[in-house]
Amino acid sequence: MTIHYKEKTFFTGKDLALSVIGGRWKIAIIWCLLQQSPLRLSEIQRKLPEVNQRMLIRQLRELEEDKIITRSVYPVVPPKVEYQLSEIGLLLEPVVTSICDWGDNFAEFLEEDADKIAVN
Amino acid sequence: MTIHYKEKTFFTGKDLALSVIGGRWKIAIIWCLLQQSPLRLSEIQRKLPEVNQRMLIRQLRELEEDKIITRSVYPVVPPKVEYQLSEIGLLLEPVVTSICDWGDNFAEFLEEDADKIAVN
DNA sequence: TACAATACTGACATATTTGTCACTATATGG
DNA sequence: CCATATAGTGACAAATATGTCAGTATTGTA
Repeated sequence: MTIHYKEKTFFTGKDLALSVIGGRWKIAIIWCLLQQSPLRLSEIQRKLPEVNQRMLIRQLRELEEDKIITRSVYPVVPPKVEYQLSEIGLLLEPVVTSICDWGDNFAEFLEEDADKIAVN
Repeated sequence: MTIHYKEKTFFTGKDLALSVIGGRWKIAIIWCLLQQSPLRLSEIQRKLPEVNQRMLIRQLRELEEDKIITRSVYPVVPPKVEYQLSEIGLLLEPVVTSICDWGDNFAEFLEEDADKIAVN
């Protein structure tokens, strides 16, 4: 398999996937949109207060370019823009879920580790 | 949930997970070790020729610090060091698998997209 | 006229990650 | 004595990612 995408060459689906979902906040954004959809920019901001707006918009733009999400603009005032996962974006659910699950597991593991040290 | 780890605070397992497996080559390394284990440094290098040695070692060190992999040194000459996934590391299998699967899917999607344009 | 709400963009600074180059150690075989 | 193989390390450069600040547009309402 060889895919040329955005001036780069990928030899595996894995590498291609990572190039697309690897951004600092992308999994978080996708996670939000899996829970509720569509969402307006201001709503995503409220759900992810750690991300500054500029960064959030950049990540959204990249996801849109990569066709992971769609962006719908409503010509009203004040402006209204809605984001939602595309068909291929929705298929990221197992990725997000498995990451969340493993992370919870790892958190437990760290706590047990800390307990062991505390007991000694 | 609040976890303090490596001078940082995490509020979700997802964020914790991403901080640990987010490195440029970490998923690739874990993928290698899921396929075959244990592996020596030189073997991983052969499987991942795009990664330079310095970088590979750094990512291995971090994975070791995070207890995702174990490192066994054999006091022989020339030196022999073996890496393998820990128990918690092995649990990353669903993460790696789902990323690979989605990536393959996305690659197909991109090809179909390209075809559509070619047909028009 | 000024302000509010929403969804941005541009220029730039800073931080973090990644890559490169040169270097070390060791015992064996030639 | 020299080269070889393996598994590194240190110092630094470069690239990339992320964050900050200020500014734009729209139009209904006070």
